[in-house]
Amino acid sequence: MIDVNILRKNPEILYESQKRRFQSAEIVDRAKKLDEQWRIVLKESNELKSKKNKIVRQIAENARKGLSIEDLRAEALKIDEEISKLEEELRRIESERDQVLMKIPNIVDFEAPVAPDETGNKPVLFWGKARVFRDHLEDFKKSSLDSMEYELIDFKPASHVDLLQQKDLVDLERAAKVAGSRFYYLKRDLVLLEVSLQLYALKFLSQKGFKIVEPPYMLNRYSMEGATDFSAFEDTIYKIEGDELYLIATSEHPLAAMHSDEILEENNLPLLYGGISPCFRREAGAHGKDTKGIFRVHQFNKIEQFAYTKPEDSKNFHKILLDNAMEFFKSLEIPFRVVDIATGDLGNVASRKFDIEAWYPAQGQFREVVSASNVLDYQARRLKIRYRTKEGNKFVHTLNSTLVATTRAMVAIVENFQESDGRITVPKVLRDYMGKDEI
RNA sequence: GCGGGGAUAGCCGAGUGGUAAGGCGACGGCCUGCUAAGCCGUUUCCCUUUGGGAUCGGGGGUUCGAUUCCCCCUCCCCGCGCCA
Repeated sequence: MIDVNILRKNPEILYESQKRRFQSAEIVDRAKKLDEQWRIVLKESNELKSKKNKIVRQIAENARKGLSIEDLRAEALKIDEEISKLEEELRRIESERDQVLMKIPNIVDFEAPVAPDETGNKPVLFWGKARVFRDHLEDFKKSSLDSMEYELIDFKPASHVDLLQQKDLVDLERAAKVAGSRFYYLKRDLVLLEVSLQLYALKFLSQKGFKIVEPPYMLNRYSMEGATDFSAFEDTIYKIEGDELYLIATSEHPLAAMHSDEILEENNLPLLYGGISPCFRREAGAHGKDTKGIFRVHQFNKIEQFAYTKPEDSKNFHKILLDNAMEFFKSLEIPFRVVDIATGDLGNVASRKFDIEAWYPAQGQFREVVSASNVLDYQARRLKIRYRTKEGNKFVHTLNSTLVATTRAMVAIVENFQESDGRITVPKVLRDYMGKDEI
């Protein structure tokens, strides 16, 4: 949620932000109008309550002295009627205002590239030496801005789907039978690889000073609404039939809600958490995209970085979270580029977002493996997470970044580390965890 | 799931129809060679802030007035039951 004081005092910031997002500012106008109405009615209502409180105090005093209270009682009852009428109106306006206010997207960082959609995402950094099949060379050069090392390979790299099925590492047909499309059974060495990635990632974050956490995989309505935006409910979130519970789409949600309605101590900031959890996503509207394999699925495991910081520190920690994720993928020896996400592609919650896109030799494309967002005080305001300062309580900033989502990382490993004979070498850092060098 | 007991400010904790004691902590000030102690003040949210309103887990009800009485819900503790 945005700060209502910005709506009152500096609405031009919101108009500019909406413009940069290529979204209508009509919602800002609506919120402004409703807030003005709300304040007028609130004032009236408070004045009446003040009057009522005086009468009630007078009654108490008269009763003590043994004087009559009948006239005052009648008057109090009359005011009560007026108050309840006003209160009803106030509640109606307030809930409408809050609904509109909650839907106003976060204020974009004015340094983010301005463009209406993902085609405006700006590559800002390249790392590694990509293995490129000759048919993909042109696309590769374009998407790497011709500024990334590569090695041409002669054989056509097998897609992860073919490779994994051929080697009996995954069973997609039976998963579809028992659960539906976009589910999977992992088998044999792929299970070991997945668990190895998770354990390695947890140790990695622990060493960086993150407190690792396994959160609840379901949240109640209040927490989910605070941690996400409403459109997420339609597209991505699974609801539990018969209970007011929702399956998490990422451990970001329970980690954000963890400190809701709390006042943190300034000395304890920043709070750095490393969450591990499965992620459940409906992937509504993704029909036709990545329908095969384990690249885009309804359930996967993810290790997530989450930070609560002071407002003045969030920019710096955004960089730290991204650096951690880059270091992690470098250690896996997976080539990638970093893109600065365009304003029109940010989503409602983020103010600034960087994605890491790994190179997928079989697909001949860079695809998202990490998303690092600075949310400013948008989540904190919804979830009422503040910290104590000498000047009073302030809202914290929250940030989140993938460290690793296991399915996408495994697809990247399988595609990047395959040899022409179908062997898959295990990245060096995972070999001790796996207990083997190749699959 | 059943029975019993609970939830009060950052923390602890009194209050059983008349408008939230007290303590601790934190912050500001006074005093003081320094420190400590002592004293005074502040320490939730909202509004158009010399003022007003709301707030005792949440919601509803009774009442001129509810922390207090009644109903519903959530969570915690104890015991019983069930259980990987």
